[in-house]
Amino acid sequence: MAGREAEGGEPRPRRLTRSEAKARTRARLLESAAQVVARRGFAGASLEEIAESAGYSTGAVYANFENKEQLFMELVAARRARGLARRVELLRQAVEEGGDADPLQALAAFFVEAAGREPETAPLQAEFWLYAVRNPSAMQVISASLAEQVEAVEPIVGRVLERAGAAGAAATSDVATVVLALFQGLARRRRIDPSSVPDALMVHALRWVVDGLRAGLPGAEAGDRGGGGMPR
Amino acid sequence: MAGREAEGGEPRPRRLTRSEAKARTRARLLESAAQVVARRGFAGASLEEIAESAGYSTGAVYANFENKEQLFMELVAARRARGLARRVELLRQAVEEGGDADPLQALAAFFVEAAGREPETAPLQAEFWLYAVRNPSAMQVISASLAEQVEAVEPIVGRVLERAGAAGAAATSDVATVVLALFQGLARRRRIDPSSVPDALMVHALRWVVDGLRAGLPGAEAGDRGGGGMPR
DNA sequence: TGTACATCAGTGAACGCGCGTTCACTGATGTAC
DNA sequence: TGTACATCAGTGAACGCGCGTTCACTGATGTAC
Repeated sequence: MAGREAEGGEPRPRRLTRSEAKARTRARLLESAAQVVARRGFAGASLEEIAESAGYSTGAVYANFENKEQLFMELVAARRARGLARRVELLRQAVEEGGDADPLQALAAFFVEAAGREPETAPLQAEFWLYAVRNPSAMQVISASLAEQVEAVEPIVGRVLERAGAAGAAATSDVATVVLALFQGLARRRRIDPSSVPDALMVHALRWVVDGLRAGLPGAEAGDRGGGGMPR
Repeated sequence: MAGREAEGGEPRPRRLTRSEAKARTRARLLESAAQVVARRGFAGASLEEIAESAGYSTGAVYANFENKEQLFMELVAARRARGLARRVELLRQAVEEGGDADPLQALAAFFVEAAGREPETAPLQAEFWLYAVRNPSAMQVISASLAEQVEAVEPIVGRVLERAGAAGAAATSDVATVVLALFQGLARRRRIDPSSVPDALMVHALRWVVDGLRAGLPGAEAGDRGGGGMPR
């Protein structure tokens, strides 16, 4: 596996310092661990498979982590905010740049596409959840990770509510929590039986929530459903 | 573990036939497997622990199942409709017998209470989901199980929609799918961080959906939110 | 710049434990007469 | 009802494999002079 980065686009793959090389190894092991754990689960993932698929021998794991359990804890922590900012920015663009298009549809489409693009994320999340349920000491990390997700999505949800004329109907953090729970619940079902959760249903579910929020506003009236969306 | 049923209320624990005894053993092993798998996961659950906590030796597993994997498949199948009818009847009563009380609140309260009463159900469901994602051959069984859940809840959801004046706004099966996904998503979050999903939020989420459905009805007007619910 | 030594990331073989699976055996249940 | 034999659910020890962990070793990187 030598010369791995010779193929890269980098013009001059400057020799790495020891600590840089070690950090790179750590990162590779963690990335590999994410793949293997998604495929086999925490208990089913062997350190040999993780190390080998990252291009190392098992011993490398112990040069970088105390043991299997700590590797997993690091994995959770590493995945915690990994790319969250970038993905949220993509989401913001999808929702915002649609112009007159229905932001709810953009939101739903984004989640569906993200789930398709990173099929290992959902199993990983499920593994993390189970790990937290079984290891209360890990609960705090997982909990923080979920809270971060909600926080990150919150402003976008707030913006969508504004555009739909439902701003102020409820705390955006509550709405974000509900929308995420809804999408994750539907995505799980969809993964097992895609036909039971068509794209349209995900959009409908969102629209029901948003419409319901608007209906709860003090001066709520029928009509004017905002956002220039398509007919139901 | 002899004389296990001597303590029971049964006046005369008539001697069992061989096949009855075997069926009882199977059932006990499956029940024990459910507990152990919920606690340790599929890969982490050892046949010895399963057998022992059911009061048998490991060999008993092989007298009743082909191997570990088939035990798990049977477990999924056994849990499939286990008590579903009974629980749905309880749910129907909770929603229906509240009289003038808010049916949405009854619905939410029921789910919360059920989750508290059977804390191993959620981890089991997560294990089943992961198992299906990793073993496409098992997907059909899990898929059927989920579909049954939706079907079972559907009439109750339909009734709730009627009482809330939102009947006919969408297919009840779609609404049931969404409501279940919503509850499961929120329940998962709650399990990790209870404070992030207070009881009230579960009720609110439901109300938003129902209000939104009503708002989508042809002659939708503001006001008259039906069901005599409490103020928001 | 060059040399000698120290450090240490990663190797890969070895160890031992736990677990799934097998199997000869037991004793209770079932059957034939 | 009673007796002799067959069946078979469950036992529990044994086997062997896979996996987590350890450790002596290697060779590249870093440091002192």
